[in-house]
Amino acid sequence: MAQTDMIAPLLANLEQRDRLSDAEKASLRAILTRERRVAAQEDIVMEGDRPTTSSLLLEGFAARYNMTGEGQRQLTSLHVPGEFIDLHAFLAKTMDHGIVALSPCRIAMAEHSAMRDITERTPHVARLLWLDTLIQGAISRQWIVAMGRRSRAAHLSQIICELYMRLQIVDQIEDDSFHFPLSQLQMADIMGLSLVHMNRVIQELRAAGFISWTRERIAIHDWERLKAFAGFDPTYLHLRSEPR
Amino acid sequence: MAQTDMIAPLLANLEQRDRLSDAEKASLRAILTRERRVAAQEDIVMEGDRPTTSSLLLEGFAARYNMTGEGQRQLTSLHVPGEFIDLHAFLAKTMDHGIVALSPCRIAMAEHSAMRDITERTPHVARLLWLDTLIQGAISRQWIVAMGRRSRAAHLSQIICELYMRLQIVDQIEDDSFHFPLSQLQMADIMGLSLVHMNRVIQELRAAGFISWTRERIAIHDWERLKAFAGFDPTYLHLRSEPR
DNA sequence: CGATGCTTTGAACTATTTCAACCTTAGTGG
DNA sequence: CCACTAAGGTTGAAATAGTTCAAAGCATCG
Repeated sequence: MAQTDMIAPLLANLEQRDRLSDAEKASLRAILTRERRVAAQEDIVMEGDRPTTSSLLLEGFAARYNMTGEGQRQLTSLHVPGEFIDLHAFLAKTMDHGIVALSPCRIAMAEHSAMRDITERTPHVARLLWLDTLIQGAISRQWIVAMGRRSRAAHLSQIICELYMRLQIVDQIEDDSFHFPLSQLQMADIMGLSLVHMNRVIQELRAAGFISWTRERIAIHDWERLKAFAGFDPTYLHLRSEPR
Repeated sequence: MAQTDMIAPLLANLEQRDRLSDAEKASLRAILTRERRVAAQEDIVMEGDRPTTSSLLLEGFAARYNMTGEGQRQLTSLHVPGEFIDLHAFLAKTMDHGIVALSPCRIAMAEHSAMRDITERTPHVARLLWLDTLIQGAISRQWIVAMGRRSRAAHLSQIICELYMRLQIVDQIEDDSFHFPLSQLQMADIMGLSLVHMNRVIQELRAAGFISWTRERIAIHDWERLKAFAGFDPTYLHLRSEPR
């Protein structure tokens, strides 16, 4: 194994859910060849594109988004290192949403033809990538629950709880805090709120003593109370290694 | 081929996206053996379950849902015949949400061991089922966009447009109208609204002349204007047959 | 005919947006 | 080291959207 394994965050992610043999890891390493860097605020893929490769996020934050006819933006998912952001194009072919780098990103790419070979030759790996799609769907559904039936403060708490757990998998948590380079405007596009209201919701969590959020860093002060307030139950992340 | 093909709606669904050989169709028919009926308002699967089979909806409307700590319900997806409602359990193992029959439902079931065989032996079919998961994810994301950045009336219009197209695939549209047996309270649980407000949003669409909705039937009066008002673009349903 | 389960209405209250300003911070060039 | 600038963060106040509570209307079924 190479000293610095480029796809280490992906393996960390998959191995949370099931064991991978060395041959299976090698097959993933073999298809994720090209590397690419994208500056903050740049599009990684645009709506309408028909890419011939899929992208794995190695470093940075990225998000899916859609624009409405009125020019408003809604982010529909938030991605951290180790996640495939673009399996979508492999089977759906045409992008029905854009993907934007929210901070400087490093990305590995796999040709769709190579991904197809994975489904033919190493079905177990294919199932784990399929599981990744299922989990991203589960994350979207929790997002819907939070938007529909929780207070905005509880929704923000839920997002922070979830990020905390997803970042922990890829070792991006230090002292109960993590680097989070999004502006409040970007956060408002995540939660579907106005900038002004977003600011007030953040202040609510600060005032409650749950978190602090300054200079691109979110620190969790009281995990248990934050979790309870958010109604957060990590079952939907399926962080349990079992045969799949 | 049997005269009445039980899984015909599933095949209609998959064949919208790619061609299937007779052998591939047979492999699906072979695993969807058991049939089951569920009464309206009954759970098909409950949160926390670890099912050993996955369910395909043959008849009726079903929905995924989550309860919040405060006892409120949010539906997170709506399903029509021909859709796998429960691929989730095949790979995720533990249900992180419940699935409820919104009307009397007929369901076909496949053992997870048989689904696993599909991924090993007929990878093309597996890719199409994976695509089904991807499309359900895309539907969830559109739902998020509508909740976050559209008016409630536009959100309802978008749901109606989408249902219209999904029901068309399985031949459930007659004269621009379809059977829709949900109460306004169930609809409120879909849109994350109070019952009172839900009622007012429905009246808004009626007053605009876009639809009528009486006695469990929704009729579309002006498809073009409804579509424009909803900002509906069906790209995300990937209704195009191409090699996948 | 009465019971039951949706649907509709009114009115008071709360949450969220919009608009318009002001404040803070981290550069940048002199 | 300081003045200036740009970007992001914070505040107040009026307007709009959505909830809640309470009641009344309307079908359907036995």
